[in-house]
Amino acid sequence: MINNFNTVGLSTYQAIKTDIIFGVLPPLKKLKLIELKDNYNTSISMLREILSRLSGDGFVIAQEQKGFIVSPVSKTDLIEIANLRILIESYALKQSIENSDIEWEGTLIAAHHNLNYHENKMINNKSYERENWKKYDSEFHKTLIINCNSTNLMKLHQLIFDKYLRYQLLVLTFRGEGSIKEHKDILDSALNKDFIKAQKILEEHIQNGIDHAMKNF
Amino acid sequence: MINNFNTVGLSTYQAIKTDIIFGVLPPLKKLKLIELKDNYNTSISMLREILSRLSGDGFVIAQEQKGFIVSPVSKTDLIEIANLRILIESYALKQSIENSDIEWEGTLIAAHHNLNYHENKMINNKSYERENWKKYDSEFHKTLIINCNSTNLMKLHQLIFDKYLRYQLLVLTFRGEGSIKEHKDILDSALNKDFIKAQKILEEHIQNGIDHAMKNF
DNA sequence: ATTTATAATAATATATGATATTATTATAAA
DNA sequence: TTTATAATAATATCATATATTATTATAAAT
Repeated sequence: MINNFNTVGLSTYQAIKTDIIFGVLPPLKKLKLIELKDNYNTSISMLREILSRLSGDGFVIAQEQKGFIVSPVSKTDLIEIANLRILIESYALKQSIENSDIEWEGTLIAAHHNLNYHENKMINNKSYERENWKKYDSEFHKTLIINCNSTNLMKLHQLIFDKYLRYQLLVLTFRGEGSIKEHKDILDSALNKDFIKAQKILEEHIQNGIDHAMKNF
Repeated sequence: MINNFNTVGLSTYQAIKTDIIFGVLPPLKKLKLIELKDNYNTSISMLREILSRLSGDGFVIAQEQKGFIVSPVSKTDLIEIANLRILIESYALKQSIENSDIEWEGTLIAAHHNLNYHENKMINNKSYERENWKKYDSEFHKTLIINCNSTNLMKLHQLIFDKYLRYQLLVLTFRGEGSIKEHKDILDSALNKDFIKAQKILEEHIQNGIDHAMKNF
């Protein structure tokens, strides 16, 4: 994959954030500046900028005089995050559907088509790379709400979604048929402009995700 | 006021953030590293850390190769922020009231008592420092929801609330009696564990705030 | 041997200087 | 007045330096 980020800062920020989300840098891992400097080929000052920013986002904790660690995980935190995801995504979904137009419908159908393809691959081939699935799942959920037309709402959602994603990847075993059907039902409800139903299924979808994750925690 | 922040980084972060919120550093203001270095008595590397973090929070924008500026304001943005505040604060308020206990009630009554004192001062003395009023308004709204017992929810609320606050301070002329009554009504509904009513008044309270701000924008 | 005190080491927080690159401004030519 | 060019300033990044604080290793004492 080609990297879109022109500045060293941005690309390394993305790299570290992704490594946290994917568990390459596991929860509570001490982030020693010197080690990171070697691993990510950058300077200490650059790293401090990046880690400061990540601590603002909540992926890293800055401990007074003791440096940075990767944020811990806990069941309580997972539940909080999931509930926030429900709150925010469900709200955005309603707005998005209310602003429904042909173009958005097209994009949504396309996003679902891609996701569906990868979900089926996951079912048939357990070792299929989860990175792909993750990417298309994120993309579908993002497309669902993008029509809400609120930059602030999208940013907030992205923040929470990424946190949720880390939990999914930490304990991930693909849920399979259930998840596939839910995605399809959300798509259909959205196309029918039935936001009540879409919201209801989305909520169940996320709730099922937590229950599933909870078992493997 | 004594400063609670031991590290240079934290205290300067707070100082700059406050200056943005209070309009000392106005929207779109170019944040030249060298100027800031002198004004805040710190180093460029420190400042970059701080500005990076603030850009994560959305108070500052990092423009590729052109440095940092204070985030702009707009009516659209204000409306988005206000709607998010309603969504988040109203949700948190419900949880908080549901977890109601004697101790929280006490804290809440105290917070309202302080706020009320300063609101009355504002009414009688137009030149009364808005910093005080702001502080107790923030504190009351925070206390209302703190019993929700979700760290993530509180953090999200803080983020949105601070952004909302900047708008209030930019265009502020105190709303007066209306706001005072709304605060009292929210307090009473909360003490009666009537979260439906509390949510309704809170929503109106914020909506009135926007309408008021909108006129002076 | 297990705790406690002390010294040695490593890491952090912060500041400063240096370089290459890119923006901005001032100046001159058309 | 526009356009081209040169001069200046600012940024992004890295490297170094220092004081302070943590951590670990070592020695002394119970």
